[in-house]
Amino acid sequence: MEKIYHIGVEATLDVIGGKWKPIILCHLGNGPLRTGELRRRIPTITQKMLTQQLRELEEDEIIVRKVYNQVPPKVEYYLSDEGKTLRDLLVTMSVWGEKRVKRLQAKGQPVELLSQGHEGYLKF
Amino acid sequence: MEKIYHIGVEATLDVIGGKWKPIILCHLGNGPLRTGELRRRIPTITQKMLTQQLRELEEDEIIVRKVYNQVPPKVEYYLSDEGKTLRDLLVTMSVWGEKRVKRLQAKGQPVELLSQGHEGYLKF
DNA sequence: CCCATTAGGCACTTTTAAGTAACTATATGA
DNA sequence: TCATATAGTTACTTAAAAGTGCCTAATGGG
Repeated sequence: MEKIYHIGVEATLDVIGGKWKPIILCHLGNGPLRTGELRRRIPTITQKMLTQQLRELEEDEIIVRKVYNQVPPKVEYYLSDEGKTLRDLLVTMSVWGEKRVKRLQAKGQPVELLSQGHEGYLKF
Repeated sequence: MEKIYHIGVEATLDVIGGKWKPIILCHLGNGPLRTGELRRRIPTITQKMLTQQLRELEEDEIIVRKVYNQVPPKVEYYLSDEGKTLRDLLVTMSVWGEKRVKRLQAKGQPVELLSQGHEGYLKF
């Protein structure tokens, strides 16, 4: 079936939307990672969701899945060329979100951004 | 309950995510609109979803709801100061999405972007 | 008296996204 | 022979998002 978007944002959200994709993409922003390493860095994601989201990102040609022919298996994921162009966008989006969180916190609202304070948690 | 985000993007997506919010925000990008006018410009949205999304955007302080004390009722919606800062971000996101759509179309994949070709449809 | 107009509420159903738990394959080394 | 490590699948359940249909309030005009 043909995909139909009203505006460009929808095409973007179609690719990076959902609970886990931004997180996965951020982790892949610093170079290739093996499946297990990704899982360790995103402790609350389940096996199924990780694989599912990785498959969708691969299908959308945002990441590349490289299989080493070994036992036990070794699989690496890394950003494709198009995926790399997403990095700047994700950074821009993050900056806006961080400002918003600070604004809300300044107003005393109960919001927390784990990537702040918790050193070495995530780049963006 | 406290809201917890891993990274800034999540806070952003929390505000602009979903099927209708980007579209609504784009329409409001050119000045205040009445409820009915919004509905006319987004023909496929339902009463309920329109009201619901507008309420959430208002709750998030992205838009302002101005009620005129008249009968029949008149209500206008427009971007708040924080909402206006979203415009640039949405434009950036749209640019990325448009490039992606063109790339997919060039590869012969069945994707359509209504804001292209259909003149006067939406700014971004 | 009754209808049109405008913005929206409410109960319910359907659809989509996410989560849970148990399972597979296979070379290696003890 | 058997546990280990690694990446992944499958059937099922639960939760969240979106859609449907019908209802309300209030006033001016015919």
